[in-house]
Amino acid sequence: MSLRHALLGLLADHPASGYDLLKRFDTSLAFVWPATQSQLYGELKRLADAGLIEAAATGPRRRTDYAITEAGRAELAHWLTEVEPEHSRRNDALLRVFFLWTVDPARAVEYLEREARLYRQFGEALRQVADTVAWDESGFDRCARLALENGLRVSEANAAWAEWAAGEVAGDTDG
Amino acid sequence: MSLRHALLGLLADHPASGYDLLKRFDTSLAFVWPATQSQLYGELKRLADAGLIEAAATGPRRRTDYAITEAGRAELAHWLTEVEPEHSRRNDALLRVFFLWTVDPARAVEYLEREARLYRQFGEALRQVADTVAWDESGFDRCARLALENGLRVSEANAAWAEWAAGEVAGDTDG
DNA sequence: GGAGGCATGTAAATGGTTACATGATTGG
DNA sequence: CCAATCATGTAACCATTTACATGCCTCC
Repeated sequence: MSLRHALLGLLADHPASGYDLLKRFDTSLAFVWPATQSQLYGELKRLADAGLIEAAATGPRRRTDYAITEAGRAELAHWLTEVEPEHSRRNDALLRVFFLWTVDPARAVEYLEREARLYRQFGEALRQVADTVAWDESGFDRCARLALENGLRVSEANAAWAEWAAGEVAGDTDG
Repeated sequence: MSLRHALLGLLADHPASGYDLLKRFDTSLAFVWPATQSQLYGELKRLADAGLIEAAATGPRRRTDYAITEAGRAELAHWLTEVEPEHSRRNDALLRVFFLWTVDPARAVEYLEREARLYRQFGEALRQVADTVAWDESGFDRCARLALENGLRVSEANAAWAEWAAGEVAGDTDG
């Protein structure tokens, strides 16, 4: 249940409403942990019930700002340092690679070249973010930059792999 | 619903029972698309109902071998070449990085160094597989090797990143 | 006063995990 | 004959997605 802890992590910085948090899921966290509005509001209720956050202020339009509690900070720290992360593996694009032999090689090459392009584009998009966001020296921003660097390196590795793989498959046919 | 297509892909090679398929999910496909037994048997029924596979033979202990149908092959090809893969992003380990600033730097470095170790170990495990499996020149095995190469490169990139990130965080403290 | 954005909520469906259950067959 | 493995099934639960719904406030 990482959504829980993602919310705690965001609230550890400063109080925020569901609406605020949603925007952060749509920007910084979008690439590592997407969340929808319905899920988010529900989870906030549950976190409040569990005493990990509390309603700290209310504003116009039923706006409710939540703040993390001490129990919440403890839970966050526990999750960060003592809960083994799931190095989960589900990878739709890579799953397809196992079955590329069922289509003819030209199509397989097309698939891999397209993947390469997508990874390059993704890397480009991340570089844009890196260059345009006004990063400050807050803990959050510095950590976000570490995560972004991971995205750059991993998409580069994937792009290079896809180009290599396309060459492998192409080499078999015309070689 | 990639499980569906993963099953079709495996059956495209040759007929197999749910039990056989489960073993393949626990070995070759384990790292890209895990599946549980209950899920698998249910999906096979649904695939049969949809006419994409059919019960081809029965054996002892209610064993049922399924074979892919022409409709199934068409669906597989459609999925492979025309359905945009989900370049999904959920990454529990990387999500934590966003929140590392909430724990003290020594703990953050520990976390990153541990990640680096895990990625290296994972790469090692893959290398073992690469070296010990008796790969044949079948389409499936050749494609599986492409996928494995992806795993090697991506885990290497992740390991190198984690080491770099640990250095970044450590540098801030004692620098 | 109306449009657009703020702000939250609920319901249904899907996909996946965990746990429990059962019974057949084979090999030692 | 017993243990291990083969082989399938079902029920409950959890996380996530999609769609629908509502109402408030601000700015023009």
